[in-house]
Amino acid sequence: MPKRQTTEQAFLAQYDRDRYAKPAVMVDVVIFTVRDERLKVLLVKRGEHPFRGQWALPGGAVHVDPDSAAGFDRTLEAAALRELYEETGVKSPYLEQLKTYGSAERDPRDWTVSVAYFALISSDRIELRHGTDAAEARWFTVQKLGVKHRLAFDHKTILADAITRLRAKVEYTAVAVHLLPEEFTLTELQHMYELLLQATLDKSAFRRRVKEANMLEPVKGKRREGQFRPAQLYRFARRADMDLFFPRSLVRYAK
Amino acid sequence: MPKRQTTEQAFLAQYDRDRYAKPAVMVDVVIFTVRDERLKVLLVKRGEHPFRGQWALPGGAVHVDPDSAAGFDRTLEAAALRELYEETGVKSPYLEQLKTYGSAERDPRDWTVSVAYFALISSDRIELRHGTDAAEARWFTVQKLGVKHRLAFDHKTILADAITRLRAKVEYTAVAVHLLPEEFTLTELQHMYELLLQATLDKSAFRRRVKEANMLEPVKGKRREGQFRPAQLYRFARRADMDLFFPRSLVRYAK
DNA sequence: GTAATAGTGTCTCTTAGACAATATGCC
DNA sequence: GGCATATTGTCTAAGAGACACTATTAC
Repeated sequence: MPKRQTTEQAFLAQYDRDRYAKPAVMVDVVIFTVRDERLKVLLVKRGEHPFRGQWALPGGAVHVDPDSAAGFDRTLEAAALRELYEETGVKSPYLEQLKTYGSAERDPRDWTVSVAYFALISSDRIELRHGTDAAEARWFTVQKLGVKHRLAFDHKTILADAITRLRAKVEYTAVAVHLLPEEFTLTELQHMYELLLQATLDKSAFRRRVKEANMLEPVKGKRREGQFRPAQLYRFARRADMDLFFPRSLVRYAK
Repeated sequence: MPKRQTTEQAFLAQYDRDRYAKPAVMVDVVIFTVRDERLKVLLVKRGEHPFRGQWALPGGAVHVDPDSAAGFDRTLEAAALRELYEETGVKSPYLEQLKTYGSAERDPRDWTVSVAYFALISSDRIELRHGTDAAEARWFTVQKLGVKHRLAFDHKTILADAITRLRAKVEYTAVAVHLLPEEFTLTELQHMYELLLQATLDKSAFRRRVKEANMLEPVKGKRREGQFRPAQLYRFARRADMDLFFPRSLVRYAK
């Protein structure tokens, strides 16, 4: 004997998912790393129309069909992580939602929404998966707000926004640690900041601020050995609000 | 005589927009104002399942069908502006994309993506459109990170994120001006900051910073008259990079 | 010891907060 | 002139940059 349905159950049972036209939903990931003293971004060559043969950000449609053989994404972030893993083999990157781009014109096929993420990974963790998707993937050097290539869709805009966001965050947060290996010296961290900010930083002031920000912990007994005096290794201290770096605010909160 | 098609044109001509299942795409807007010395957010009562009768953020599906009688949204931002105008009658709010929420579970009807925006409007510009959508709309006082009501969907999370973002921006940017009328005195601006930050600010220091930030321009010859000494009226100076307020960075750029 | 880098100490200048002093308009 | 608010000025303390000094290791 069937249970009596509530009005809500009845409503849901007869709901038509395709009553209205829907936009297509993609996830694109701006993947940054630093290699050879340069900020790099990963791009893939498109194998299909539109923009066939042009370079584009790695990404694709969100998989919302639970019965699909291509896999199922429970959340947008899961879709981004899947794309990122497919391209780089990295499973736990620094991943942050950047912005969502949606309009009738950005893709000639359809009204399209693209949820863009940006990721930071240490170059020592990457294994580029050549052949996945049968598409070529390459690291491009970031210059100012982009790369020296035409990009598909509005990916030039997305990339510029990602670079702007990265530079802004570097100025007042500790995100840069995610571009370094697990363990690093303070000098290496400073070099990373100098590279990203295109500026020279004072050693003493830099160390003072990093230590006061309280986001690093020394790895006991571990040092980077070299030709000269060895340096203490540090790692990023994962705590709740560790992202804010140079806390300078309009308000001074009572202790 | 038909022109010969390129491969790309042929590809697009036979492209099937509904080859794959798509998520539903909604736009939700967190609309803030300040009235009676309190930060308020606009919520609407849902007239339909699911969550019928519960309060929710104003929003709805993006209109992607150019032939629909309900209107057509060219971009996501246009959809957000449409929702906001329908509810408040305000045409040029401060509007900023907040974040996009998407998962298989957040709406029982479908795999759903919601692009959330947050808006700031001065309470003197609002005309609440009672009756639009036949739904009740009300302003709720913000307390800590939410309101004293259950909200539909994951709107509690979205609202909390919006409040967090607003508070963070207030600390180092000039966004608070968008909650005031076009013209305002420095004391009024200071009160707005104090209200939002829940802190007392020093008059002299506040004025110095605001002036150094160079984002206000005096409205010549206009003053707020009252029982005592009149105050100079200011307006927000719209320039390119006027949003950054207290520029304190890791780097000191060369002049 | 020397070379070269790691790590620390100190001086000064800037800036923000505290608070006082002055200015203005209405009664 | 008195009141209440607007607006400006000055003192001081904290923090950041500049720069020099000490520490440590390999050779």
